[in-house]
Amino acid sequence: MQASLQRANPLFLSDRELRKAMELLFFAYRDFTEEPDAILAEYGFGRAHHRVIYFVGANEGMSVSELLSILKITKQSLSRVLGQLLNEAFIEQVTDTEDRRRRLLFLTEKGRELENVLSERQTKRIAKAYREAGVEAVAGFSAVLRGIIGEEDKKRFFDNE
Amino acid sequence: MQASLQRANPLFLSDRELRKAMELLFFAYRDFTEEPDAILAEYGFGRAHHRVIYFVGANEGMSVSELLSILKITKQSLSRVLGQLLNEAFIEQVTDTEDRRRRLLFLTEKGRELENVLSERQTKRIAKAYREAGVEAVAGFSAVLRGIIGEEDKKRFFDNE
DNA sequence: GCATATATGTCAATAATCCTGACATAAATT
DNA sequence: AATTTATGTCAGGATTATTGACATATATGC
Repeated sequence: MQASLQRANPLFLSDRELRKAMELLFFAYRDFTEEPDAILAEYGFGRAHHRVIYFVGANEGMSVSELLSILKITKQSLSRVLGQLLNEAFIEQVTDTEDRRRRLLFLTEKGRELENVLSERQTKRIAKAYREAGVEAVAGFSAVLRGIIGEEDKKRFFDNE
Repeated sequence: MQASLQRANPLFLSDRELRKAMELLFFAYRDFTEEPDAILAEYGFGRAHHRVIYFVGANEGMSVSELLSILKITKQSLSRVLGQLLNEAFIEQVTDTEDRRRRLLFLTEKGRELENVLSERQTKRIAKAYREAGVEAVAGFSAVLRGIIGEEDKKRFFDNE
């Protein structure tokens, strides 16, 4: 497809263009997780630990089942990861006073510190990308990612915006 | 100083805004790989097989070592995955006539078909997101992802554009 | 109050995936 | 001829995920 036709019909998306987007996502996601992965390895943790720390930090007081439904993993898988984080005091559980079956999750001071270190690397990377791309690019970035996210996740996490 | 003000930066990007970007990337990448993962599972394949099929399809005739350096995994890891794809005739190897040590990789007809099915799901998802977000958003999306990608990968895969 | 459902946790077996390390072969390069 | 490069393989082990079964405490509906 020639450039002239692309200009004439900007919504025509070439296969090449779409595949380039796939590669961009692949490399961006890999490089985005590279630094935190290296830090986590020093603690004997993996990416799953990061996700738990991140989401608990972003939703203090969430329940175990809420966390499970965000992560979409089995409770047995979460058990190992969460168990380590509890044992090593990065996360603490508090029985919900309103429903004593539920265990609400919180970051400890130590957990918050690790969360800060990990997020700092990633937010710095994003901030750099935002600065380089310009403010107007940020809206496009967000809009396209939202379009890629499935309806279910979008409703649950990004609807109130 | 409050946490939200700690990470000062020239564009006044709030901590909340940057964290939202992290979540968007997480959910987008997960949902983006969900459909292909389900298809691959029917063949007894995983995401690693997808990556091999994708990159060989996008770079027909590439060598094993080139593939290894793109994927950043060990040759032992690739061996299992590539061995399966060779055994089941999704990929074929041809000895390079110019350097008979090298084995050039190609998709077979069968491999190309699978590649098409997998990519179709993902390109449809991206095309939908592009259409919804509008042309100007696509440029922003690409620009920010490029900024997130590390220098090394950017030079190797996106420099000539 | 009793039966049922929910939230959480745990034990066991299994499978997938990736890793390190060692070694082997063929072919190219110096 | 010696060395390096490209590829492949075997062996062992670590990690992470899965399914399935079961246990406990608590809440809820009737």
